Amino acid sequence: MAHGEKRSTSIDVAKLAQVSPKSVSRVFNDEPHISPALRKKVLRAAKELNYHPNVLAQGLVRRQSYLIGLIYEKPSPSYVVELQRGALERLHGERYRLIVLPVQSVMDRPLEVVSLVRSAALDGVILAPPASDHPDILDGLSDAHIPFARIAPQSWLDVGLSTAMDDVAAAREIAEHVIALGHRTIAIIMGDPAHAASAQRLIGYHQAFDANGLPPLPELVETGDFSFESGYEATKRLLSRKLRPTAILAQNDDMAVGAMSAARELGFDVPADLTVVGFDDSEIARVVWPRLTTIRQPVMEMAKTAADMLLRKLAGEDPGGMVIHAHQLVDRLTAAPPPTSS
Amino acid sequence: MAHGEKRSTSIDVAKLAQVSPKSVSRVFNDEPHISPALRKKVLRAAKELNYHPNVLAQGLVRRQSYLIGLIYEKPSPSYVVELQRGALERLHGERYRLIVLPVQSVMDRPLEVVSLVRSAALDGVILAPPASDHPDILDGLSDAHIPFARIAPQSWLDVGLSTAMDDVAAAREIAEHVIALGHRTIAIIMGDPAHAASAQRLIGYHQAFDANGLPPLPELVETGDFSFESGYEATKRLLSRKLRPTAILAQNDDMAVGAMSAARELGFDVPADLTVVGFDDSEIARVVWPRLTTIRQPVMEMAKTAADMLLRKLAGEDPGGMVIHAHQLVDRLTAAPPPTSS
DNA sequence: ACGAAATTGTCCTTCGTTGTCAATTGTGCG
DNA sequence: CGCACAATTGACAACGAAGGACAATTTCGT
Repeated sequence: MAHGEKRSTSIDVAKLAQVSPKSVSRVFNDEPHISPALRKKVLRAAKELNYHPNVLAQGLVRRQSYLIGLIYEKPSPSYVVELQRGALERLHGERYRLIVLPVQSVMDRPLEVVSLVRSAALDGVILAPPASDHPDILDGLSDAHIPFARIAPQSWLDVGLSTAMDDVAAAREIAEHVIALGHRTIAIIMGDPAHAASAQRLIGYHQAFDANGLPPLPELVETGDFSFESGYEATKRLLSRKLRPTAILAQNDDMAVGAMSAARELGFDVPADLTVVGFDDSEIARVVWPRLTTIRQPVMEMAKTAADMLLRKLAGEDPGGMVIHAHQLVDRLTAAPPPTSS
Repeated sequence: MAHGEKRSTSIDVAKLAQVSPKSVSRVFNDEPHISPALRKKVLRAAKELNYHPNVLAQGLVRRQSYLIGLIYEKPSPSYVVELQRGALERLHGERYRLIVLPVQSVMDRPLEVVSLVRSAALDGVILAPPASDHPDILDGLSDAHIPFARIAPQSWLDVGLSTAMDDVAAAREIAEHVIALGHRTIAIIMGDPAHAASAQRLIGYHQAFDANGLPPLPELVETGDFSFESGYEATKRLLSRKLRPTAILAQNDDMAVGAMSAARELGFDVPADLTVVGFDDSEIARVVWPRLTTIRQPVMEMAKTAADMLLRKLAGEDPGGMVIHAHQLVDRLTAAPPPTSS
């Protein structure tokens, strides 16, 4: 293994092994009808030269890049991590590699996203919200014949592959849980309006309110953007209202944790004085103290399934259209009965 | 914009624009001596056909893939996020794309990493710890003439490009801070021993102990692996010792937060009963309550600089060998004087 | 209008690998 | 022993774009 070796090609290997280049190709692609002798010769030569097939050349002739893109727009860090974990887990051991493509603003320039994907020659794309719900992007990718798997889409459910969960039901469940504890004055911190899931979850909350004869309280609905800071700010505002909530439903965990920080800073104990629940069950929910009561959204599984469907599709199989993953209420330590006030 | 358009080539564009293929190439590569008229014709035809140069073909002839790899091994989620953010920030607007390559175990099979990089045809690699300190990997990449930038390396500092911080000084500083508050019985939670930084930080802590006439307390040193859980477990053990520490120095934030959870669960208030400080100042440090006192390790900046050096190197410039980034003590809410005991 | 410079076109290679099809070798069996 | 047929290998042209070397054609300054 000399220092400074040059990159070697299949032709070099062929020459050294005294066989045709085509044979090298055949060996490396595990084609049938290869004599063990040939295989051994080629492999030995390849090892000697430290040969690796050139993916670019392979890609050119096969019209494949073996690259999968993951598109997301400034989501909460914990969410991206889960997404990547899921996708990578499925991709592990495969030839495909994951390219991360955070995009500035999906809503403003959707076609840029399509252009990005095309110019990167991706074989397939995993779309996280809100890109997974943008019609122009879906159309653009369809037109370009680029397979895509959508994470948690809310509309156009028949387009492309998708993995989803029932946001409405999940939101209803956690709201029911809070109501069952005795809360009546319940505030809501919405996520980024650009994400269709935000509206869905609100619907779920309201269903629970309805079912229990609680009127919606528009003045206790604040809008955030799924970030810690937005949850923090929203909570500061909420807790200074004359009508003070005894519970806060945050549409994701980061905002819920922001709510906890704000509450603490204002001298409220969680959960004794204020119940806070989140949504997602991302890493952060298990890590804060007290541990956050939330809805487990199987982001990792969804990403994994998305990658799986994409791979199957790329392999020519029919992965079906949509897989629904189950959510689950995770009751930890931040939900308690309201303080027995005045 | 018809549905189901086929992929178009430079030849198609040339035909439509009534120019030579060579002109198309010239326009797309911004070569000099091109009349605005030609440029416009070509661009219009390209747009009409929705043409994107085939990166694979370009890469093949130019011997470049425009792909940069980011290699890391199961680090704390917050760390990866910062890494990616930094690298992506620098890469934004460039032709280069980021491929994420989490690897199982760098220590066990370093050559696999090299092989991985070679077979993916990466133009350059960013190595996070502990891969950034593994001689076999450095050698392998050097042999293959693949440029690499190392994040926070501790040894072989003259090899390749690197961005670093002074771990020893930083650790010393935060230990000094804790000691200055009056603590004398100070526990340490080490990070993953596979990371060279762990040993460095320990040295820093001990320097501070020395300088203040405190003996090292080997029985109060626990070893974790940079994960929340390991910090949690280590703290459970530490707080049940007969010699109970009044402060815990954790070698990263995740473990520090784990320590806070454990302490809380055992009925200790942070910081009233127990001081906990971390290292890194990752997202989580700002998000927990009380906000964590820690050392700001400029991970994002380091990653950004690493990407920058790599790009400069790939552009043929000489980016120098190493850039040191400044750290900073971030005193928030988890460090306080020890309880006035007995 | 004349030489120089700017612009565009032609043509042929190269990049490294695979697909196609033809050529060769080997095998079972009547 | 020889044939039909399968297994094995080789030859050669793609794949899509870029680069070099020139030739052909403007365009411009004076």
